[in-house]
Amino acid sequence: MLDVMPTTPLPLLADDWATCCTPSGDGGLDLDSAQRLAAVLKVIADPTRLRLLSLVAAKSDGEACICDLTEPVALSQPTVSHHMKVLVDAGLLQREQRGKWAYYRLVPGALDALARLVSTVAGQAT
Amino acid sequence: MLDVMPTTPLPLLADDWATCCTPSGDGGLDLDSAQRLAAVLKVIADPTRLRLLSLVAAKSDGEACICDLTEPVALSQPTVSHHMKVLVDAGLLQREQRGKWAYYRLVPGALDALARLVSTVAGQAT
DNA sequence: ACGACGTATCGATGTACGTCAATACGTTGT
DNA sequence: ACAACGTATTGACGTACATCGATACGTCGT
Repeated sequence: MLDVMPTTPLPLLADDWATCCTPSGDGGLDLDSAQRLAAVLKVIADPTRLRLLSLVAAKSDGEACICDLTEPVALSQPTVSHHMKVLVDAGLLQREQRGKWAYYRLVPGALDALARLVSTVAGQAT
Repeated sequence: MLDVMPTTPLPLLADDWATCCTPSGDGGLDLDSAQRLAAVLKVIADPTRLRLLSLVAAKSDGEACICDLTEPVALSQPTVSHHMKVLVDAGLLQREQRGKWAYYRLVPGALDALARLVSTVAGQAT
């Protein structure tokens, strides 16, 4: 995509996201903001990961382990594990190891914060 | 990504988006909804397209032609034209030809609708 | 009609990434 | 200690796509 990949590991909801979507001189998003927002959006721009997110959210206690997810999405365990790691790295899921199971749950407010950023892209600039 | 690409040309804000994000039996998004939402998200999951959107929005009269955009994003004219077509096909931009210029403006409410869908992914299911 | 100019399309190229099989890691039992 | 089991990592493969140069298309002057 670009010659330089952002070294920032895209931690959504981190402090520096507050100053994320500031327009540059011409009124558009500056390159850094655009790259970071695009990186997080790319994480959820995948059918499998969207389904994994909603599956975790739909669980009665709000958490799920890998074994709960492989069958609904009909993918191999390594693939599901990979996707979950991507979601965790993006700050959308949190992982908790209990015994030999790894439980995943939504990071509260993360998806809403992302949605808010999306609608801000077209927001009024100075 | 998947063996079958959705044949739907992803027209955001079309009527059938109303029934988009209905959970399937297990509570997660059904495959079709996930694919369609992911396809639209993939459109904005790109730094260049995010900047193009915000550049159009930041214009004083809310519209811009290709020639206004190539210099701010520092990309070739064919590339910018390609991105604008993708955004139009996704239902995020509308194109109007006036003379030899093509003017692009935001489709009102499109980005907000998309943002709403994002926050709905983790919404409570039955 | 013709040249100039803005825009769109085409073909090619390099990179990103979703997926799997195979395997390694860590924890819980016996 | 060892076997079983859930999970994570690695390596490989195929596809999707962002970008460019070259070129075609439309519109406005003269």
